[in-house]
Amino acid sequence: MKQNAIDTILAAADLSKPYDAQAVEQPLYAWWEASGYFKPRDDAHRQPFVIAIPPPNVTGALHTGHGLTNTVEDILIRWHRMLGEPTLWIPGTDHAGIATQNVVEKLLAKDGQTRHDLGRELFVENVWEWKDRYHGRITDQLKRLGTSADWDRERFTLDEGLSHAVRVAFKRLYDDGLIYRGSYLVNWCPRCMSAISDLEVVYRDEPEQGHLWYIRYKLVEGNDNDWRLPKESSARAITIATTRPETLLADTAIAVHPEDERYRDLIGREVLLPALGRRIPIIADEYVDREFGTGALKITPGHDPNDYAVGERHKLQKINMLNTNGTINAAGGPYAGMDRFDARKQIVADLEAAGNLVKVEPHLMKIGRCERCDTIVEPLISTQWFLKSTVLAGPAIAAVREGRTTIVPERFDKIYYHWMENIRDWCISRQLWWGHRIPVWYGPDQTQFVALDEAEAEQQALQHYGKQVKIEQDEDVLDTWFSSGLWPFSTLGWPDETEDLKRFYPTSVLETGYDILFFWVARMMMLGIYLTGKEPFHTVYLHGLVRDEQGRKMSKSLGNQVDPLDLMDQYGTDAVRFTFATSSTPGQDFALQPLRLEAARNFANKLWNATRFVIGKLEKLPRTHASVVTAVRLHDGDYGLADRWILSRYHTLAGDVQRLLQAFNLGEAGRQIQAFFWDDFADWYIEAAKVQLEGDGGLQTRTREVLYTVLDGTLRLLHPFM
RNA sequence: GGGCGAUUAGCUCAGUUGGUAGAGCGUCUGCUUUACACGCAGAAUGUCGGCGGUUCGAACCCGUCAUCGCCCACCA
Repeated sequence: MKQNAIDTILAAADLSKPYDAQAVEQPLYAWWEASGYFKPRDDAHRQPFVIAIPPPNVTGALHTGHGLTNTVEDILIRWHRMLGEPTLWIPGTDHAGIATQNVVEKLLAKDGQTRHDLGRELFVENVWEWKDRYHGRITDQLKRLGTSADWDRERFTLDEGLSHAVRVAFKRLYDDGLIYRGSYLVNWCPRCMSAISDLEVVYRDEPEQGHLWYIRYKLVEGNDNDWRLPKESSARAITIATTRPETLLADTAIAVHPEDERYRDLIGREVLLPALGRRIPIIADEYVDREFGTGALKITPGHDPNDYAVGERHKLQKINMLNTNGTINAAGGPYAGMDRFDARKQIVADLEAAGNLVKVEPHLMKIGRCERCDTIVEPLISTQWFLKSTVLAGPAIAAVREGRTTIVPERFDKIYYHWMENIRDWCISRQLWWGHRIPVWYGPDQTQFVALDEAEAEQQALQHYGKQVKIEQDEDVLDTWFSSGLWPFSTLGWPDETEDLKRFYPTSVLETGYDILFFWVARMMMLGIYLTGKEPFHTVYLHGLVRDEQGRKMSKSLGNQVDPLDLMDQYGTDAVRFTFATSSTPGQDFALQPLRLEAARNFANKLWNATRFVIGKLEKLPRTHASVVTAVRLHDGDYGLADRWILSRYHTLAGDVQRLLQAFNLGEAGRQIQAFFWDDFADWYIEAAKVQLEGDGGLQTRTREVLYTVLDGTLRLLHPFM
C-alpha cells in the first residue's frame, strides 16, 4: 500500500537524470484519485469552494482552450483544497444540441443519407452512440490534464436528472408567464431547418461582395394591372434599391421619408408589385434614410426585422414567402419551388426583360450566417417558444452592479451590462432532434399542457376537457444553452433540495472564455437567480483565447488546432499546465509558443534535479509533513546568512503567492514561484549549501533542514500549478 | 454607429496599490564545477507607440492622436 506522493513517484520512476514526465504523471493521478483527494472533505464548519466545469461539448476531442480552462480551474481547486477548504469540482459534458446533431448529420451525408432517412428515433440513437464514443475520450483528456474533479459526481446535460431539471425549469417559467409561444420574426437556417437565436447568427470578418439592385415599381393608374415597364412606357414609377430582390415577392408596401420632397405627392398612392402584380401602398415612415439608394424602400415585414417593425406600425400584412428549406413557397407565385438564390437570379432576369430593372451596383455588406454550418440565414416568421429575457435580465444586471457576483477582469462588466440592457426575448425552441424535447403537449384544439411527463399532461388534459383525448407533444427541442443555463445547480440535484445543493450552491467561481459570456454566463445568471433565488456563482473569471504560434485564432478551417494530448506527450502535463498558467493574463488572448512549452519543460526538469540533489543529501526521507524549521528558531542565531536569506525570501514568496492567487493573478504567481525556485533556491542557496555541507555536524544538519524546508514549501506552493 | 483591448529589449510577452524597467527565447564571453547542457557563471540590448497634462516622482493616472485587433448594433 502506497503511503504518500513521494513513494508513488519513486515507484513510478527512478531518480534518473532527465525528468520523465510520462512515467510519473499518470500513476500519480491514479494515486490522487484513488486516495479520495478529489472529493470534498467532510467539514461542515468551513465554507466550501466549488466550481462547476464548463461542460465540454461531446462533438469531438478537446482543444487547447479546454486545456487552459481546466488548468486554471484546477489551480484554483487545488489551491483551495490545500487551504483546507472542502473543495468540489463538478465535472460533466454538454450534449451541444445543434453542434452535435450537425456532426452526426455530416457523417450520414457521407453515405448520402439525411437524418430524415433514419427517422427521429434511429437518428437520436446514432447521436447517443457518437456521444458515448467521444465522452470517454474527453474524460481521458481531462484526466491527463490532471483535472482533480470528483468523477463520481459527473453529469451530462441529457442525463435523467438534468433532463428533469430542464422540464421543471421550463414549467416554472411557463407557469410564471416567462415562457410563451408565438409567431414572430426569427433567424432561420435553411440548412439546419431550424430557428436559431440572435447569438447564433455570425458575420464574416470582411464585408461580402453583394449587389444593390434598383427596381422600378409602377404606380397604379386606373385599372391598369400590368406591372411591366418597357422602355417606351411613359407610366410613372418609383424606384427602390434592394440587396435581396427575391424578397419583393413578400413586399407589402413601399416606404419613403415623410419629409422627402421628392416623394411627398406619392404617399398614399399604390404601386404594382413587379413579378406578381399585387397592389401595395406607398407609406411614409421616419425609419427611411433619405440618403441611401433612392430614398424609397421596399417593405417586407415577413423577411426583414426593420421592415417587420415598420409593418407593425402601419398594420401591414406579413407575408412568408419561404419554405423551411429555403425554397420559395406558394406566396411566390410562379417562382414557387425554386431555391431562394435561383429565384433571385430568375426574378432579376425577368425584371430586366420587363424593363423594371434600372441598374445594378456592386455593394459591400455583412451577411448573417449560421454559426454552425455557415449557411446564409433568412429572417422569417415562425411559431417558436420564447423566454422573456427582458424580464430576467434586470436582477442579473443588479447582481453584478451590486457586487454579489464579480467579474474578473472588471472591464467585462460593461460588456455584460450593455448586452443585458439591450437583450431581446430569447428564442429557445429548435427544430432539431438532439436535445431536450419541449415539455408541452397539445390537445385537439391546441390547448397547451406543460408537464413533467406525458402522464401528467394526460391528467391535465383529462381535467381540461372532462374526457380522455389524444394529446401530442411538441416536436421541437430546446436550445442547448437552456440546459447549460441550469448547470451550476442542476448538477447538484436541483430541483430537489439535495444535501449537495444545500452545501455546495451557490458555487464559488465560474471560469470560462470571454467568448461565451453571453451564450452561457449571462443565461446562467438569469436562470440561476430566477429559479434558485441566488446568484449561481460569486466570481466569474474570464480567460482569453488560446491562439496559434502566429497569434491566429485556432480553427478547423485553418487546420492549426492543437490537441492538448499531443502537447502533453511531447512536453509533459506539468509543462503544458505551467505554460497555460503563466502565459495568460485574465481576459487577454495569448499565442501558444513552443518556446514557452520548452521553457516550462526545462523548469519541470529543474525541479526534478534540484529535488534529487536535496533528497540525496538528506540522511533519511522525512515521513511527516511537519515543517522542520520553525520561524522561532530563525532568531536563535544558529543559522547563517544564506540560510536566513533563503528562508526570508521563501516566506515573502509564500505571502505574495497567496495574495496573487486571491486576486486571480495566477500567471504572476506561477512566474514568481519559478523565479524564486530557479534563481534564488537552485542557483544560489543550493550552491551555498554545497559548501555548508562540508562543514561541521551542526551546520550540516541545519543546512539539510533549510534545504528540505524550502524545497518542500516551494513544491507545495507549486502544487496547484503542476 | 457605439464599446473594448493591444502598442514595453531582436522575437514572444510579464510588470500586483505610480517610486529612475523584467522573464523566456535569441545574441556575446567563459565553463564536461560530483542535482540538472532541458545546465552554470557573466555580458550587451529598451527616450515602456506619438504629443500634452496631473504629480516631488508615471510604462502605470487624465486628455488627445496614430496603427493593429476584437466585440456589439436592424441602414435597405
